[in-house]
Amino acid sequence: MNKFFDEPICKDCNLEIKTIFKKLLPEQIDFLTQNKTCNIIKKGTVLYQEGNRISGIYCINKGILKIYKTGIEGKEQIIKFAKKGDVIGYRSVIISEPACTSVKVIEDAIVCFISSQELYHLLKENSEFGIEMLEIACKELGEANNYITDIAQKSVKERLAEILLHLKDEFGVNNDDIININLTREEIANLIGTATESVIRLLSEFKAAGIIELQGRKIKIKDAVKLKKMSNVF
Amino acid sequence: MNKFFDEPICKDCNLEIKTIFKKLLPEQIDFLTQNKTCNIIKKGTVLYQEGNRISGIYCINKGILKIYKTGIEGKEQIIKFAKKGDVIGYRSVIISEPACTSVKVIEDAIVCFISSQELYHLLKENSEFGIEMLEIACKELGEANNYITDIAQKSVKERLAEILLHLKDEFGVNNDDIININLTREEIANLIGTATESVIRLLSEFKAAGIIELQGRKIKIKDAVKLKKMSNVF
DNA sequence: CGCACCGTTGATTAAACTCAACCTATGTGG
DNA sequence: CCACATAGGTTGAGTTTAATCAACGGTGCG
Repeated sequence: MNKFFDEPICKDCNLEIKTIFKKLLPEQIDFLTQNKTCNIIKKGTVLYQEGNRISGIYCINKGILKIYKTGIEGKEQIIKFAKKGDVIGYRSVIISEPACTSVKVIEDAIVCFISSQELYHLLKENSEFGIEMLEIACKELGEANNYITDIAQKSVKERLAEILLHLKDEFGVNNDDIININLTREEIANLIGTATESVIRLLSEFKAAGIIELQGRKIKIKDAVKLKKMSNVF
Repeated sequence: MNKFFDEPICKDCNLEIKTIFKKLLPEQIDFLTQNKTCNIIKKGTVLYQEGNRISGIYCINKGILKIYKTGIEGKEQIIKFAKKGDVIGYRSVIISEPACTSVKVIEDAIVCFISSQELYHLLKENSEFGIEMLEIACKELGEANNYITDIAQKSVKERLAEILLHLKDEFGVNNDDIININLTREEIANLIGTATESVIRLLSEFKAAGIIELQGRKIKIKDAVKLKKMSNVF
């Protein structure tokens, strides 16, 4: 197949960032490189949707994707984001169920695909790789449990404060100290489980209090200490 | 050590119910039986608490345990229950972190303990077992994602309706059609993330509408169809 | 008996959602 | 190039939901 870009090589990816493949043997890494497929995916594209059968897992080499569920009356609930080094879709593949989430690219991405067969081949051949995947799943599970407690018990204001810190942590900041992710107000609302208007009002409130700075979708955290206090995390 | 009860044998447990150990070889099952320890644990006992380092996983042979996190001002958020055949604590062991939840016995239990060393021994030796554990983790992850969407988007009434159906499903009913789990109103509230009073009011409302019957903590579902409609699940 | 825990009910309050209007930027087709 | 459509953002007003506070009854137990 003729590709118009340099396909990432699993070995490089593995060296550069710590991927789930770090316990694979050199020949297994080669097997992976030869058997994966890889695509550039434009912002706005839906990779797969809730209910789809997916036939393999996706490994993110570049870009940002949002993983969400569609709830009551189409309202989306963002579960998490995926970025360089993350693997998505494994849940559905492992338990042979249709996807329970949808995935949309929100920043131009390069995504590699590894089919179920190849995944199982590696899982059976290399138990360390299985343990590695188990670690990923367990980590995600811990995050999900925290999320449940937060949504159930915290106020919208506390959740917003927490998510801002969390986004800064996960995506870092650019030279101007602006958080490296571009979300609409609605997406922030769908992340913390509230209405768009509530997010807007609270962001203005934070801005008025000198805790953050806003320029359109750009968010800069000026007083992380105060934000942390507001978020009620210890 | 002198035991005052018949310790469960892993082989029997494995035959009787489908445990995560079903892919183990006979000699691995024997290894397990010889190396596990087993205890009767009385209702009310705390098995471990959030923040504790735990040195292995627990396999439930009998009884019911509640797994919960302690949130704002000590308010507990119940994450899930564990019963016969369930395994708990693996998350912390796999990622070598302190427990992120506490576990309390709410119905007299028999619990087997398998140390981290033994667990890793089996995981490394038998990749199928690792896949099995991965399946458990992925299943739990899917449930957690659903939970997040529910708590974030549904009303308290919808969540209560849903949880009643879910409890019936998970624990079944006795001869009198009463759900086989004994929860305080507060525990139901901590499960769906609301106040105790709200649960009480809504349960009375459901009762008045002829959807359920109540006798103390005993709950009988009379109209599952209506309840399902109310819960907004499709 | 008196304490502790649970369950219940009523009244009040507060948080957050909904609805509606309007503004801005951006892009598109005539 | 302008008119218009669209999507996102903002603000205000009103309403709803559910939390909080308070009082009280029942039950079991030391």
